[in-house]
Amino acid sequence: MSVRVRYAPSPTGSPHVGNIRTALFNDLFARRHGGTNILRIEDTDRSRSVPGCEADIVESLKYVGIQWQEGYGAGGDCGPYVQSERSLAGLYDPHWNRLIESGFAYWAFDTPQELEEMRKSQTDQGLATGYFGGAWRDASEVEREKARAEGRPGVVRLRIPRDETIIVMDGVRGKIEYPSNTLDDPVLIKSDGMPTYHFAAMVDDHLMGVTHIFRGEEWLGSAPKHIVLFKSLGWDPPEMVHLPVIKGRDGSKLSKRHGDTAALDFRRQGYLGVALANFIALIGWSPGGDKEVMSINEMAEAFEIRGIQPSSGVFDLDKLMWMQGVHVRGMDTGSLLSEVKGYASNPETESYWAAHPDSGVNMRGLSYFADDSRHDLQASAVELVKERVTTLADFGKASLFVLEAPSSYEEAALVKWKAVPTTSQVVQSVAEGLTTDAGMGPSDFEGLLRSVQTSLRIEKLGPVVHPVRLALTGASTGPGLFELMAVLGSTDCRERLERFLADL
RNA sequence: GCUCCGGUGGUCUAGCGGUUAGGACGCCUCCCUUUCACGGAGGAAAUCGAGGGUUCGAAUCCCUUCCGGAGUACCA
Repeated sequence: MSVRVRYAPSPTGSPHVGNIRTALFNDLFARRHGGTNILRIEDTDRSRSVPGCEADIVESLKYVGIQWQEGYGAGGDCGPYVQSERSLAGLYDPHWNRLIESGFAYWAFDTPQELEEMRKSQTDQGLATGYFGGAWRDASEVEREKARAEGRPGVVRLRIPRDETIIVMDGVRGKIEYPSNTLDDPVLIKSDGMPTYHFAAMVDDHLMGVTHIFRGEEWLGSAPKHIVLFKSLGWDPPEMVHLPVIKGRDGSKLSKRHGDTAALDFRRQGYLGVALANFIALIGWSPGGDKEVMSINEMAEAFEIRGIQPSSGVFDLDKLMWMQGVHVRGMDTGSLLSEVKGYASNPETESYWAAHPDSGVNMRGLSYFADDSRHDLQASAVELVKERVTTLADFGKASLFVLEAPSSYEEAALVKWKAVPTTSQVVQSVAEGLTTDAGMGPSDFEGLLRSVQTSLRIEKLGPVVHPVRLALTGASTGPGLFELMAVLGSTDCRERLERFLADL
């Protein structure tokens, strides 16, 4: 039987990295086994659904490079792939009806107040809270009929068997046993007629031929109920694999209150999708060897359930940044440039940084990459600075000098080189040596600077390189000076040097 | 409270009865060098949560305990 997995988010907001990691593992597993990854939308809670956020889900998946061959946005034979539509189409009805007929489920007519009181009294007595029978598990048909006649809204609950041990075989943790008496009767169909997650997801998994369920650990506790449900329906449950939680620095489950945790937040900040994917995959999964930097395909090749960790992990931004840098350096200039251009042209980029004024991100330098008319210069700039940036956003500040002459000079460096007697002579001589643009490569500029060094009898190259760099870029650090000059060209260099001289 | 899961350097992890407990990030030192990076070479950093067993031998198996986390809805 071929592998079929699914990523089944509920559209309650932009997916955060924990959800995306789940989606990624599904994709990786499907690729590894030549199977199918299905995207299914679980919108059975109308009140919590955020309209339009399916778009964010799709965007997030595409951003990190996750593929799905079937489901929302991709079609397939098991549609529709949106649960509210499935519910409307009556796809769940025969199954819960069958459960009621066979006695595995029952109608319950408790009011919210009654349930509230029940929980309160359970808490007061130090008991487990939940619906362990209530007034309706063993009610007679006459009583139910009466409630219905009174027009009381009802729900369908699953009848969890008593005095049994429910066994969940988890792909990561192995065999987990639950005394069935600790499990309460979950609602399958809500009073508004919609199925709950418990019911819809499991029915759909069966109907869609899902073979493996990869989901967050927060589902582990309800897994035994899902097992009971499958058994009650006479179906074989898929393999279950519960993924460890990703925590924030404070040790609690990662959420909005930890700041930027949505996958798309990282895109806005200029992280490469692959880098994010690579990084989050390594929280909770280990490929075994000591190779860490991988593409999606390399990860898929190495992906094994046995490599999944049972313990939770902390999201370490430092390591993400390192990994991002490695991926940036590993890209060829052409691909990198198109990433930078895409990033610079995305309207979200500007609005994101406008909301973070202290970030140091240089939007003007970035917007230069959105301009399609200067491709060669852009490519040179990317080539020049890619060794020393981490995020795509860094390209703005790092390559600003390629676009325009410096408007100011780094204060400390300016003071330092002003005080050195040879500085003005050096800058003067270099400027005078810049006579032609024709055929000037990095080594020609190096030759020029070295000849200035010898003719002025300066011991080291530093006192000539640094003032020139300061004049050209306004900064004391940056790309190799000779390469930089070659990109700028003699004319531009001379103008900047002369201007520096005038300011000196 | 109840149920379940987890616990190897600060962080991510390798390890499945015998290793000087390995790697990566971060940190420090040095080298390279026109700066900053990159790259390279080293270093500090884990008595494997703790306590008991089992065993010639335990991070690895068993028990207890502590701590952490998740769930505990007509939310997913």
